[in-house]
Amino acid sequence: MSTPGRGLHGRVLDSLGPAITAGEYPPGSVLRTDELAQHFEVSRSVMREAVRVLESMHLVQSRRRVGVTVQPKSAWNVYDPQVIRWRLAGADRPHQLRSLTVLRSAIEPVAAGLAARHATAEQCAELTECALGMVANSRGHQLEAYLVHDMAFHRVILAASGNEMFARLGDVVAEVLAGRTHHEVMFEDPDPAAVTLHVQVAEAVRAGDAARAEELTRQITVGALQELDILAP
Amino acid sequence: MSTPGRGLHGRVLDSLGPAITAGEYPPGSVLRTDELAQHFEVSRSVMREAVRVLESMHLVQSRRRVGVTVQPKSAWNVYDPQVIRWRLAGADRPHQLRSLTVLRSAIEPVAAGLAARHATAEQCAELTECALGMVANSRGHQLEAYLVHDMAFHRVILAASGNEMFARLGDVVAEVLAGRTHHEVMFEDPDPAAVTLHVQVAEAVRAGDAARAEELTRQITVGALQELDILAP
DNA sequence: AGGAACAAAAAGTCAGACTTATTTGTCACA
DNA sequence: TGTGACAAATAAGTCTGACTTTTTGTTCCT
Repeated sequence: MSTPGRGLHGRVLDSLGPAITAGEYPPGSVLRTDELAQHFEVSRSVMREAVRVLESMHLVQSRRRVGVTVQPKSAWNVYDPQVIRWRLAGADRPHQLRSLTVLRSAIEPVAAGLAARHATAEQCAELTECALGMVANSRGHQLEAYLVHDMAFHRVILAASGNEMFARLGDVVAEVLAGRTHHEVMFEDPDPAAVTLHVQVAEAVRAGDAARAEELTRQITVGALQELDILAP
Repeated sequence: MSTPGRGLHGRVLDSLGPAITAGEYPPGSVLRTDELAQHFEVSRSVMREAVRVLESMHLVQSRRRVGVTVQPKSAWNVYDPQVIRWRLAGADRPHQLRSLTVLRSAIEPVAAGLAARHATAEQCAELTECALGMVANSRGHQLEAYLVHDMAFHRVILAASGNEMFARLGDVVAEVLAGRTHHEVMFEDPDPAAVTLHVQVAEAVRAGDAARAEELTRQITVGALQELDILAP
């Protein structure tokens, strides 16, 4: 999915990025470009490029006479897909997964409502196809095939919303879903009720029933929240 | 708010970033590092660092033997605050403003509901203070003072939600609100109904009434959507 | 026409010298 | 004793030039 090792500076990032997001260098830590360059066995030019990228993500700040300072988490660009991937791969994974699931619960219902208004015939067909694929693979431990259709379903919904910012969350949602299947407790077949909801959403979008599509999607995301024990007391 | 000219590469970015997001270089255009360096009168090293940053935002892609290719809008990191600022400053402003307002309409109600559960006493006090400040400046063309309290209000809500991804949207929402006052049609005093809603939200959050806080905030965001003529037919 | 060898182009990498801003420490003076 | 100015140290920032590597396009041979 990503682009591993697109140059030397990319490899440095693949190593340094996860280390910072994992809290290996606590906020306020000061690094020096020269030392980093030696440590990673690259030239200063390459190291500087890597630092610039980290700086654009607000993971670090580079100041003259001081060095490269690790920024507190509150400054990070937490929407940067790269940062999200680094956090999902590290110790911060559970926390990141919860944040993203709450984000989903806010975005997806609204996106589904918009999709009901704006989806093209082609997108509706794609959606129905995905839902059918989920049904077909919902029993008999075919989790991987189910996941593929589940990811595609949510990606189509977000794209069909017509809002570029929603559409851009397709990758993120896909990674959350994949994470749930691969890393979290997901040994059994998916909840039949959830599968039904997806089919109904596809139908509501096709029918142009925005309110219904939104409400049904809200039920799906509530289910996702409950899986992580995030709910109103 | 931002950091203008934090080095030579920063100035190059301030010039090249807006140009790309404004569509001045159409997707697929190929730039060459050396030519860019000459054009901006900087060394190749500086130019390379700037390109690396643009690449991390997925505005361009750098490939050997080909050059620096401008990416299609669908690839951009549209959540990067820097990219948002560049787009808001350029020709894409109206479109960007609509996208962000839709995003707000999805996020803020959920954030308010969470704030009702998680807000600290201090945050409740801050919220009430902001609401009162809005009331106090809601009449007599005190738009600037009103704006300050409005921005603070929404920032506190997002922060009090306890979700880091919501909290990170504080800056974005503030820029949308500021844009509405400064650039859009906003000559009259704010809508009294909207002011009342803010006061009621502050009260609902203090009372811990999540459902009410969510519903009231939804009404606020619906108002924002209507201002831009984004509504269900 | 198909494929292999070759040449050109542009990014990528490195090393070294030099510049500049910022901090810190020192010393004299009030 | 405190304070202000000045000097030194430091680490990032910048520039240049030489070299490497990958990719692409062309040409030539079968």
